[in-house]
Amino acid sequence: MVAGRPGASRPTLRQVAALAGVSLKTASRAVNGEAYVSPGTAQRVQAAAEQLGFRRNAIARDLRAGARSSLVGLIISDLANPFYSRVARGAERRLRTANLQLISASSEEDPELEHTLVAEMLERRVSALLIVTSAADHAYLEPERRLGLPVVFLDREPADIVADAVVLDNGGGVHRAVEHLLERGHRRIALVGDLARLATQQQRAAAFEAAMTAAGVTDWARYLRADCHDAGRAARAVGELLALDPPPTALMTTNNLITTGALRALRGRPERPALVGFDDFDLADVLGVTVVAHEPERMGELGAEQILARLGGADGPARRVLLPTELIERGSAEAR
Amino acid sequence: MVAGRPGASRPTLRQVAALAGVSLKTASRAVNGEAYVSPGTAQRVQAAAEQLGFRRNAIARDLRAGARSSLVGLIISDLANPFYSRVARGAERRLRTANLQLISASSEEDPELEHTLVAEMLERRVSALLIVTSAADHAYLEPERRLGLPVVFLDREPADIVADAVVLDNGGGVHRAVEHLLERGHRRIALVGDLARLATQQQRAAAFEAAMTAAGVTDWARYLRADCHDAGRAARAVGELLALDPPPTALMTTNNLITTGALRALRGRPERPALVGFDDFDLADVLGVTVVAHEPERMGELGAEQILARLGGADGPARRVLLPTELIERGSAEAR
DNA sequence: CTGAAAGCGCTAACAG
DNA sequence: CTGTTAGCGCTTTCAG
Repeated sequence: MVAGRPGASRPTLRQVAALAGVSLKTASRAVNGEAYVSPGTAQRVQAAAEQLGFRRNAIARDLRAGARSSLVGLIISDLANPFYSRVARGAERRLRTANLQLISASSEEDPELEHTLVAEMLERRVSALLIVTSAADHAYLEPERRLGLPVVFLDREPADIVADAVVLDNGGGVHRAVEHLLERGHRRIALVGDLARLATQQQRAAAFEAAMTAAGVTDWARYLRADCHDAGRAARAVGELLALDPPPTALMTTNNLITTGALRALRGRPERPALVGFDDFDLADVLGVTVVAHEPERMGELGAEQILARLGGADGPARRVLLPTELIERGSAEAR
Repeated sequence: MVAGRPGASRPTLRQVAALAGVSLKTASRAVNGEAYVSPGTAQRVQAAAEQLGFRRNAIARDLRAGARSSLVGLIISDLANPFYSRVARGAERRLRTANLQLISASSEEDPELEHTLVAEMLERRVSALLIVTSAADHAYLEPERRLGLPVVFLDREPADIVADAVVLDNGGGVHRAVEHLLERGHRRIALVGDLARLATQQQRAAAFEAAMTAAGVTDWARYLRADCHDAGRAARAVGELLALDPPPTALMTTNNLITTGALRALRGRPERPALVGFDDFDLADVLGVTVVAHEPERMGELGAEQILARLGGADGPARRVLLPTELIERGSAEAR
C-alpha cells in the first residue's frame, strides 16, 4: 500500500536471529525479555537487534494474538474544542498506563461521518471504543458490543441502547446555576443552547425549565434559544434576545462555545445582563465569568478506566458514571 | 493479548466465502470492490458479509502488504493546548482525505517520553511521523528516515539534522510586534518566554533582541524572562517584572499559555502595561489583546501534505515551509 | 471471471 | 534453556 524507500526494508526478527546465530523463537524470547534465555544468548540477540535497527512489528504481533490490537479508538465531535481535547488528554494518559494507544478522530457532529469513523476503527481492530456520539441511532453498535467490543459513551449518553457511559451531572449543574440567578433577583433568564438533538442539551434545557417553573416563572420559553452550535450563532442569538422588550436580565449559556459567543455579543454594550456559563474555560477568571465547572480530563480517565475494566473481563451490567459539577462564582451573576 | 468475549469471535473472510459458496480470493475481490467479479457473485458475497457482520481486518491486510500501516503518528507536547489541538485537527483533516488515520500522543515536553512514543509508533509501523519535538537530539531518527520513513517536524525545527519542517515565521512575527510597541513609545519592553531550550523560543527571543538593539535600547536584558512553561510561572514572572524600578511599560509574551498567565497577573492592577502576545487565542477579541496570529490548522495540514508527498515518492531535499504570522491590533499595545 | 498455493512477521504450543 | 511447527487473516502471484 504505502511504500518506503525501495530496497531499504525493515529488518525482521528472522534476520536478527540469523545474525545472532540462534533460532527465531529464541530471538523472540530475548527481544521480549522473557525468562528462560541464557544471559549470553540474550546479550547476543540484543546486540544483533541493535546493529540491524530491529523494531518489533506490532502488526504481526497483533495479528498473531488473534485478538484485537492494542489500540483504543476515540471518536469526538471536535478535537479542537478545548473541552474535548481535555477529555482526550485524560483518556490518553490513563490508557498509556495500560500500554494502550489512542487513535482519535473528529466526527464534526455528523452522524454519518461518525459511522464511517467507527467502521474504520473496527477494521483496525481497536480493542475498545470511546465515543462522544452525535448520532441518535446506535443500533449499528449492538453487533459489535455483542462480539465483546467494549464501548463507552462519553459526555452524551445514548437514548436508544443501554451502554457504559461517563456523563456530567447536567441537571444538577444547571439547577444550581439557575437557582443562583434566581436568588439574585433575576426572573427573565434566557437560555442559549446547543443543538437540540444532543442529549446534553436536552438534559440542560430540562433542568432549566424545571428550575424556572419551580420558581413560578411562566414566560421562560420566550427567552429560550437552541441550536447555537458555534460562537457566531450564539452571538447572534444573544443579540436577538437583548432586543426583546423587555430583555432578559440574565443569560445562561449551555457550553463553552456559546459562552464565548455571548461574551462577544455583550462586548461594548452598555446594558450587560448577568451571565452564567456551562463549562469552565481559560480566562473565565480574568473575565470574571461565573460558570458551572467540571473536570474534562476526569471524564476521559474514567472512560478509559471503564474500558480497562471491561477488557479485564468485568462482565456486569452497563455502568453509568456521573461526574459532579461545581458552580464557580466570579461575579457575573449579579443583578445590575 | 486482549480478549473479546470468548466464543464470539469475529467472522473472517473465509467464513464469508464459505457462506457465499465461493473461494477465499473471490470473496476478497468482491469485498474490496475489485473488477473481474461477476455481478451475481459480488451480490452473494456482499449478502454473506452483511449477514455475518464481516469487517475487513486491517491488521492482516497491512501485514500482508509488507508495508507500513495506514496510520500516521503525531507526537505533540500537549494535546490539550489549544494551539496543538488545532494543529492536530488540521493534520487529521488532511490525512483523512488520503485514507490515513492519525494516532496521536502527548510527550509532555519530556524528551525521554517523546523517544518512547516514537518507538511505540514505529513498532506499530506508522507510515510517517509528524512531530513537535521537545528533544535536542534527533540522531535516533536518522536510521528510520534512512529506511524511508517520512518525518516532518512541526512548529519546532531540529537543530542537529536537516529534515522536512513546517514552522512559523517567528522572527517576523516578533519583529513586527516589537516594532509596533516601539512605535507607540515603549522602550522598557519585557519579554516573557517559554523554555529556553525550545527552537521557537530561541527564534522569538533572538528577534526580540535584534529589534530592541536596532532601536537603540540597551537594557532590554533586564526585562527578559524565560522558562515560563505554564501560565502560573508566567504570572509570577510578570509580577516580578512589574515590581522592578522602573517597571516595564510593555509586555511581550511568547505564547498563548504565557499570555494567559500575564493576563491573570495583570488582573485588577492599577498600572496596566501594554501587552502583545504571540499566538491568537479565544476571547482575545473580547479582552482586546493585540497578538501575533497565525493558522495552527494550516500547520497541521501542510505537515500532512508534506507527508503525503513523501509517501507519494517525492524524493527531493528536506523542505522547510514557513507559515506567515500577522499582527492583529486590538488596542492592548497602546502606551498608558 | 475464478481459484489454489504461498507467505507477510510473529508467537503459542510442543517437543527436545 | 532452545528449537520446530503451525497458523493468525489476508492478498499476491500464477494457473485455470
